[in-house]
Amino acid sequence: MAVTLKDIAEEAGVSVMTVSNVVNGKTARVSQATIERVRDIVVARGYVANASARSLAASRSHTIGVLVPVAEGDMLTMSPHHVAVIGGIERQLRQAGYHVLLRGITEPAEVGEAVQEWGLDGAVLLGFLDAEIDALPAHGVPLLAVDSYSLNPRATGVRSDDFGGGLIAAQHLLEHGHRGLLFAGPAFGASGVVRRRHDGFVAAVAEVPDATAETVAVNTTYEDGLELGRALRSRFPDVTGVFATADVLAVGIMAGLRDGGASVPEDVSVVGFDNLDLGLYVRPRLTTVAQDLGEKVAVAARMLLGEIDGEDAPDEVELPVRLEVRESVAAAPTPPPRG
Amino acid sequence: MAVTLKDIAEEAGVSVMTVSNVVNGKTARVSQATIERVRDIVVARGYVANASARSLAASRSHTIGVLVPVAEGDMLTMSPHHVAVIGGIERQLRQAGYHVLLRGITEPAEVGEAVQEWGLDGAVLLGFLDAEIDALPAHGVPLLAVDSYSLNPRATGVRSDDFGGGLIAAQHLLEHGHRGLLFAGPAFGASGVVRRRHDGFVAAVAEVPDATAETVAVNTTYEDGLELGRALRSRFPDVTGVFATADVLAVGIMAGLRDGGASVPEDVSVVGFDNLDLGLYVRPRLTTVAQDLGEKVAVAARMLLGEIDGEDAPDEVELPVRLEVRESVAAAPTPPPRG
DNA sequence: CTGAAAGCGCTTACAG
DNA sequence: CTGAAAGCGCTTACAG
Repeated sequence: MAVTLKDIAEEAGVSVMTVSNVVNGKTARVSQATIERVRDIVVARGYVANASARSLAASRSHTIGVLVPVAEGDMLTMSPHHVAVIGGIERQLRQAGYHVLLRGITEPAEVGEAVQEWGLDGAVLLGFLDAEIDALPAHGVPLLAVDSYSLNPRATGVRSDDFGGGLIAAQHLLEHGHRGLLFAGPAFGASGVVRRRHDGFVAAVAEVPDATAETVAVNTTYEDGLELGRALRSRFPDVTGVFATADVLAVGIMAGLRDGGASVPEDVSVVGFDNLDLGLYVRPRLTTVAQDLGEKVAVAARMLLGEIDGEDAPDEVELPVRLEVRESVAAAPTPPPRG
Repeated sequence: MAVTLKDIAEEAGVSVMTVSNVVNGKTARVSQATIERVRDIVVARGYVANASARSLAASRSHTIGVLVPVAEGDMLTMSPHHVAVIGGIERQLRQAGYHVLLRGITEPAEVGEAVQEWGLDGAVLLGFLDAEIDALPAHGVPLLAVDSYSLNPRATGVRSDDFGGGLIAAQHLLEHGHRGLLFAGPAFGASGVVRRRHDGFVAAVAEVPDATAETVAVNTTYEDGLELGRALRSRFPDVTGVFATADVLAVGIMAGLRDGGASVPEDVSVVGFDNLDLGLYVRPRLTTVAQDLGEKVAVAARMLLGEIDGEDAPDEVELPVRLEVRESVAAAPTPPPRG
């Protein structure tokens, strides 16, 4: 059996609650002598507070759920981006004395169940659709949605400036003389991350006479990129600049273009989004829109912890984005004489 | 306030413990009528059992710790391999009604603290050094170390056949006529994953007259690979076949070789280890030693759950490995006439 | 500065 | 088939 508060109390000759006070640093009203005696015994006996008992009594679990959608029976697949977010959150929370419960969510109702079951003090929602977050009922604890444009006031959000990301990607291409631009990303609706990137992309193109923006819906996988890249010049003969909403997709497109006989960036330039390490491993190195993940995570953790400590729910936070210029964009090729 | 067992009991007009029995499926000694009445109320009220209370009373948390070493103040960095393992474990445990506590471990003693604090039913150790696992004291719960060669009987292990991996990598190179072979991986001691791979590698080389194996210690990062690749032909003029103990490293070496004016695989062939997606994204596609991660995870989860349910600790399990042949190995170049 | 008591929401023998 | 009681290890007012 593990050593309990009671064991320490008996050995120290004080009450259980005095030990509790010492252990929890509520040292204001305890004599120095008692504090030291208790502390010594705690260390000597290797006392560790039982989290379940503590949660139950205090109705505060010091536990945050990191919730990730997952298909029933499927395994939690985390993108490099999710992994970085989880890693960063875990660190911040650990340092603040919190713990992380990692859980795959099969259907939205499980969010509430997880909160109730564990008495979570808060939860981070990673990779949920805006519509799912919109539909979330109140659960009585702070919810923080990463990369969501949901308007649900019960979940605060942290995200990057997706509009700006699309904008600078297009501007970079336009500055290099490209006029036939292509936006490649997953199908999108009236809102969401991809929609914002697209809006920014289109806004930049609209500023430049003669420039045109086409859009193609494609899953963000390497394979889909490969396929698109191979067919790109026949499907979009006027396109010389491509913006892909994810680095894996961009890398696939580059490989496909080369398979199809085009050079990157001489014939077609490509810009990605995410700034994964992967972009450094391929040739040409990928020019991509980078977000400051570390800062995003830090802000997210701070917001969540703040709300738990009773601060007002902050407004949505949108973090800046920048272009990581590498080698996959060059000047637009001189167009062959028409006609 | 969330609804409790007591609420349900009152509404159903039965005792708390009858509700508890129904909720927990200990339905043997409860009348069908009662079962149904209680169940309906449970559903209607949206009852969810409080995990803390349950753990405390039953001294069974249904929670497994996934413990990953991390430098103090640092963030949890998880390799693609770790991510896949965590994802797989989470799925298996979720389906078995267990939960996953993800926690960075700054020093070995924290393993025991985590177990005590949470009343963990077991823990998965991911990425620990053999020496750290060797030193782990008994914690009273099953511990499962992934990819460890520790002999500590308190932690059972699951790993891949690293010796075999090194062996088939070398054999593949030898079969293609390579005689000057290089093993590139992190520095290793008398045991551990890298040591085994090296032993297998050397064993294969020893079978072939004239074949020689050199070894170079290098961190398994892209950048270190790049550096090694660039200098490879001057540092190891006789080497035409390289085995890198990680795919990122192999990819870096390939890029470095090209930077240094060598073609892959025409001048130098390269074999990796891990079978990451990355190997498919580069050209030439990386030939690599592949482990069956899904199977490894499934076995790991099954072993841990079995032990928790009182089965004897199984012996260490070693999973087979195979070569994923792609494009980074070719026939050894004809050696230039020696002067 | 210190403690006795109640209670958090469950489960576990035990008794009927 | 059903329940009353004790207890898991803590914390929270409250009283002194």
